[in-house]
Parts: sequence; C-alpha cells; structure tokens
Amino acid sequence: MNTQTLILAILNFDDATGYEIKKQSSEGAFSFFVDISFGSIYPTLSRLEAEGYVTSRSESQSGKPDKKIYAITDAGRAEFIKMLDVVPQRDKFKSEFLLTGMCADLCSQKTIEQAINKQIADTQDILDMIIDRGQSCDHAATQWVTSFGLHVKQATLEYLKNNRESLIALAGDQQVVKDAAE
Amino acid sequence: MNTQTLILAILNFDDATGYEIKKQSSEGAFSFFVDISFGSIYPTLSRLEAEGYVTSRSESQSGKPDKKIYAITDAGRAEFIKMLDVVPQRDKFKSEFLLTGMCADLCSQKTIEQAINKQIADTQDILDMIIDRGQSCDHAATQWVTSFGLHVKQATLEYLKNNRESLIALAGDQQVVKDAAE
DNA sequence: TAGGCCATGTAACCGGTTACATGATTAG
DNA sequence: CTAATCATGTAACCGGTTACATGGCCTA
Repeated sequence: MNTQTLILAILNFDDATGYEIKKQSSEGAFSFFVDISFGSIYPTLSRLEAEGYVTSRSESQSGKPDKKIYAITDAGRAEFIKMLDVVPQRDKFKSEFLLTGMCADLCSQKTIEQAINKQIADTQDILDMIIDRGQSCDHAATQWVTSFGLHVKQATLEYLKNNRESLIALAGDQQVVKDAAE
Repeated sequence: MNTQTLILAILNFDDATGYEIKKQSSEGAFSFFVDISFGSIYPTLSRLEAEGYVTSRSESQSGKPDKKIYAITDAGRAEFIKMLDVVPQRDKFKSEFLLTGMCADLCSQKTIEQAINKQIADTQDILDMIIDRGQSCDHAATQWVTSFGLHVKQATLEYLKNNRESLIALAGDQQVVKDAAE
C-alpha cells in the first residue's frame, strides 16, 4: 500500500489539498485500513505532479499559506487503474494489544484492564467513524467496504466486551507479578 | 510493536533460535498479528545479548551452521514486563484489497474476482492456522487470543463469502473500463 | 491565553525489508 | 534434479515517520 496509490485513489474520488488527503486517510472513509503522514504526502504530491499524474491550482487565502488543490489527470487515472489490476498483497495487521493479551499472566490486573479498556474504546471509535461515514455516502463500492468494516468491527467489539472479564481474570495476581519483577 | 518486544515475548514462552523465532512470527501462534524478518531478528538478538536480556548457547550441527539457542534472562523478563505495562498503541491495519474494493467500479470483473478470491483464500489460510495452533496449546492467555482471532476471522470470512457476488457486480463492465483506459 | 484547526513544506532519522552469501540435507 | 528446509548473518536500501519551521484564526 504505497502512498502514491492511496493519494491517487483519494484524488480519483474528488480534488483535494494535501491537508485534506491526510484527513481522509486518518479520519475519513479510508481511515480504517490505511494511514499516511504529511511527511510522505507532500513530497509524493510534488512527484506526482512532476510526472503528470496530477495537476494543481492554487487558491490564495488570507493568513494561511496558499491552498494547493490537486486533481488527478487522465494519465494519473490510467496509472491508478493499472496499479489496481495487480492482485493485492495480503492485509497487514499488527496488534500490541494481542501481544499483551497473550502474556496476560505476566501482567498485573491493572495493566490488563487498561489494555482491554483502551482496545474496546479504540474499536468503538472506529465503529462510530464507519457508521458516520457510511451514512453520508451513496457510492456503492464505498458502501460495500463500509459494510465490511461494520461487520468485522462489530464482531470484534462484541468479542472484546463479552470476554473482557475472562481476560482480566488471566492476569497474574499481585504476588506472581511481584515475584517476577524481583 | 518493535522487534525487541516480540522477540522477548517469544523467548519468554520458550528458548528458540533466530530461525525458530522467525517461524513463530510468520507461521506460529503469533503470526496473525505480528511479523518480522531475518534481517531484523538476528541483529536484534545480538543487541539483546550484549545488553544482558538474553543468553545463548551454541549447538554444533554437521553441515548446517551452529545453532544458537537463545534464552531470556531475568533482566530480560523484567524489561519485557516493563514494556507490557505501557498502554498498547492502537492496532495497525492496512488492506490493499479494501482499497481495490472501494474502487471496484474502475476495475474489470476479472480483476475484482481475482482480488476477492485471493482475499477469501488468505482469510481461510489464517483461520486454518489459528484453528491448528489453538488445538495444540493449553496456555490460557494464548487460547484467549486464539479464540479472539477465530471469532474475528470467521466473521470476516463469512462476510466475504456472502458478499462476493455483490462486489463483483460492482465492477465496471468491459466497456466502462476500456473507456477509462483510453 | 492556551490550544486546536487550517495549511504547506523540509530534513534528519530509523526501523525494517530485500537481497545476497554460504551450504548441507531431504523430500518430491 | 530441483526445490524446500534448516541455519546464520551482513549491507544496502527505502518508505515512511517525527520533528521542526511558520503563522493566522477561532474557540473554550
């Protein structure tokens, strides 16, 4: 999932500034399966423009730096479609929470409680975001993806809530953890 | 999720060589939420040994290079527990498939079909792996994590299978895609 | 008045991957 | 005879993050 493809995908939906691209990748419809930072967006946009895949127009604003609104070109769209045509590589999933969970017996109850509470809150956050974005979009393919996310995150949240206590129960009692710390 | 924590976690369960650590992170019980490469394992193991968090003993083997079996030390375990104590950062999830899905209308049916078929196969792979590992392990915390993975991956697979046709139906017909390519 | 939002951009850094080097053994 | 598995390690590379620079406007 390189920055370039993601930017082209976002611009294919609508013109946007670098700032808006970042927002969409972190808070928008794309955010539950991608994320990029400013440090990779701006340089990539410049490169993409130099290569003719996007164009930009500037809008001057009082106080703020000029807004550079980028738009995808036909060449950009063709390039994007070409990239979509290669079989997607396997999803990447990394979870510190699950690593902690797997070692629950080494942790104090407080640690495990904090960890799972945060995990539940994070999942709820994403779920809320998906519901919010899903409502306000009538693009069929986006809705398919939204609905996928909804389904999976709901199952995730359900499991976490139903099994919260049982994970906490696995935490080492004070004594065990204290012994290990010595 | 730095390499160091993961290595310490694996060694906390049992002594292992670098090669075995790689296997566990790519095929073992940890594999559905972590992954590291040789290029980061070996240097990290050396560093960990220099810092006193692990020790190693060598076993000479005919033909193959000496096997270096690493074991976690008390200091290593203490360090590991300390790292587990910080609230885990949010899960990272990246999916090229979902990006493709979101742009299904730009792709040919063939492309979408290949993409979702691969996604189903990948998910099934992981599910099989989880079931396999789950059976052969009686460590309660591992089972909690295994059961979590099972639940989530089953929900994922179910959605993909039930909605395969509807995604394919969203693919642009030949003509639309051909037009865009011109 | 502090902090967040809007807005762009650069440079240093870094964690981790890829590719390479080496090589015996075993299974298909 | 080929490919995979076992087994360790290095070096180049690279994609991307973090932190910094700049600064006005608006809200709590």
